[in-house]
Amino acid sequence: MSVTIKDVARKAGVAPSTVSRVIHGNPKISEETQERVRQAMGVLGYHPNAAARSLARGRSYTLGLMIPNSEDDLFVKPFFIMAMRGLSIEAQRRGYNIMFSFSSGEEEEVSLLKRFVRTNVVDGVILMTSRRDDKCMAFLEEKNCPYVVIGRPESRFLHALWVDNDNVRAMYNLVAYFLKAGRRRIAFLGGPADFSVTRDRLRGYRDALKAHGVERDDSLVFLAPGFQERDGYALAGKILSGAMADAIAAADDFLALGMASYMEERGTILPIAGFNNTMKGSVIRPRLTSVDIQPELLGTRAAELLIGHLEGEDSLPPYSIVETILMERESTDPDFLSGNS
Amino acid sequence: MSVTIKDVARKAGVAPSTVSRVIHGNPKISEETQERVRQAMGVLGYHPNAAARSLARGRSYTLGLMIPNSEDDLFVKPFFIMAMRGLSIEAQRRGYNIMFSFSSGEEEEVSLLKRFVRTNVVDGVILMTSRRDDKCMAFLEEKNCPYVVIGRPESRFLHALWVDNDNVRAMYNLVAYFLKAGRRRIAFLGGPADFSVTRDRLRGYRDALKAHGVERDDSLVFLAPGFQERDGYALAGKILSGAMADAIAAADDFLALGMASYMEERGTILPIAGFNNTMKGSVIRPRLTSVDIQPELLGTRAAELLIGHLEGEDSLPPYSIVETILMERESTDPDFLSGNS
DNA sequence: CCCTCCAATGCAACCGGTTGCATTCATCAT
DNA sequence: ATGATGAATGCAACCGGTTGCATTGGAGGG
Repeated sequence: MSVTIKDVARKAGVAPSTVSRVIHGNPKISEETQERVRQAMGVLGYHPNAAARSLARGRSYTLGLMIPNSEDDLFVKPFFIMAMRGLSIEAQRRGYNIMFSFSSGEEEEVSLLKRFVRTNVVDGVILMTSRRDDKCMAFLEEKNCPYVVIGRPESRFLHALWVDNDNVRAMYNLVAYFLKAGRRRIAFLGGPADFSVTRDRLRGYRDALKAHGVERDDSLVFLAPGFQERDGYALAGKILSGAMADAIAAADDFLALGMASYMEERGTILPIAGFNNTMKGSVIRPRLTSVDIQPELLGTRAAELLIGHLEGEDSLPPYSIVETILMERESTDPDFLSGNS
Repeated sequence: MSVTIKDVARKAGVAPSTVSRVIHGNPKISEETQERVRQAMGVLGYHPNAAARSLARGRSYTLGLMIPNSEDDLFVKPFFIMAMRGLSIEAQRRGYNIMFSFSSGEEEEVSLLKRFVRTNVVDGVILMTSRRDDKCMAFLEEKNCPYVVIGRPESRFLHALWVDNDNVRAMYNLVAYFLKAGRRRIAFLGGPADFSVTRDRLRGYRDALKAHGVERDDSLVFLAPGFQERDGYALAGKILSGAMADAIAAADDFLALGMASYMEERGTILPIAGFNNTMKGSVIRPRLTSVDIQPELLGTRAAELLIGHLEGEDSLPPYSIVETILMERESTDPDFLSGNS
């Protein structure tokens, strides 16, 4: 087997407990002894056994990451992997490991989660999406197990930590950007209304109009049944014919891209912008202006929040808002759109 | 704390060792006692503590997954997340957990790997990419720690398990498909020659020509300095002007897409196909014929292989070849290309 | 010189399982 | 009746750390 704390103790001529104290920086150990123990550790190549440590401390220093089933194109979007990257890097920085788990449905997800928590494999849990009536959150609340959600959880989950963008403000800023450019009839193109993302962005849209003294006109608001390109494409005709819009604020790049390809077919030119700063939006012509929601930073903040909580850093707020970044590109550039570029 | 094996033992009126034996299905325990113990476990809601179990068994039942730094567009491609999905699902099926770790460079990757292995956090390791002169593999060999690589490792790594596609055969099949359609001057468009993927696919290309009695003409072979769309675009002019090709077999969808967009600009129409069955290739017009390498299945097989090895299932081969699937689409459909569709 | 006090370190129990070996008891052949 | 046999179960050590409490020894005060 490998080198144990007893081997180090023997080599340094001390008790195992002394070695343990040196490792943890206990100040009661004399400089001289510390040095001897460190020497011994170095020579023997000692590395503490994780399982033994977990058992003795009653903590695993491991977080569990639940990745939802792959509905739709969730995996095509780099959101998940970028968030995982942020999570992983921050967790490593603070000495935590992350265990992940894919599932093929909510039921399986819950049962995997139960295994993680009940067998004490994890100290805390990260949920990648916030669903309505979430069984995972219900279980975690019941078990009183610390967890963090990406997205805003229902208010009945009292102990939920969460990170999210301020979607109201993000859309407010986008609309304000159009208004500043002299647009007044800005259409809103969102996804299904039962997503909180949709509702929040719609509110930001309305707030911005109101704040700038533009009268509300609900004939400019369009909600698609999904977030796919075809959904944007399907609504495009209606938007162009009826609404007399002079700009399009879409709640998702794919919606915007569907709309844009329709416009291109008809030779219509209108400034348009989306959300999520997708790869496709950034390579297509005209390159699509988009609001970057910073998925990696969402992951970083989620790890910060959860670990902070586990380490007993109270006084931490239970949530964290990640700012969005407006990536200005050709699709909202007047010069480009008028061919003067 | 939670329910321990002692609680169960007390409730069932037996010794902890008996409970342990019941859990492991030891046949020496009488039916009657088994039943009583199961009852007790059920009533108390017992779940064995993972750390204690790891410590006692000297195994963590955990695999470590090293994800390389995000050079280029590695993350935009869904390859990683799909492979992770396959890994995770198979590992769960066999009672293993997976710990993952992102790094921002090879040096950091190695140091994270060392932590995993030395502290006995993991029983085995999965490497997502096979690099030349890989420090991770060198360390794992030295430590004699079981590991599996996605891609083919250098032959000096004697204990490497690996999974990969048969890239020779995959390209062979693609070229044979073109030959069957009557094409004779098929251009090969590959990435840099120092990638084994490139070399293997080139060999498959040549093998296919030879097997079908078509004379080799190296003026039809083009190697790009990268795998980006712009690399394909940059080579397109050269390919079209000099080579008199009547079909394009590209070693990557993005290379093919770059080439395709150049052709579209010039009004040239040639059948073309790529590799990796990317999202973009499947939505663009004409939809791109592509070889699907089945990333999820690569993950599944990697987990199978590594776990099989850990469980001492000898007689398992040290590698596994994942078959590829040719996704035929419009870009190689003669009817579509000639406008008869 | 003796007692007190504190700094430095050791002892041993404990975390929650696993497992080799001993023990018990019923069965069976002699 | 008696020892052998074997099935069922318990005992206790062990995995490798952590930590409350006891112990040791030297310095300082009376």
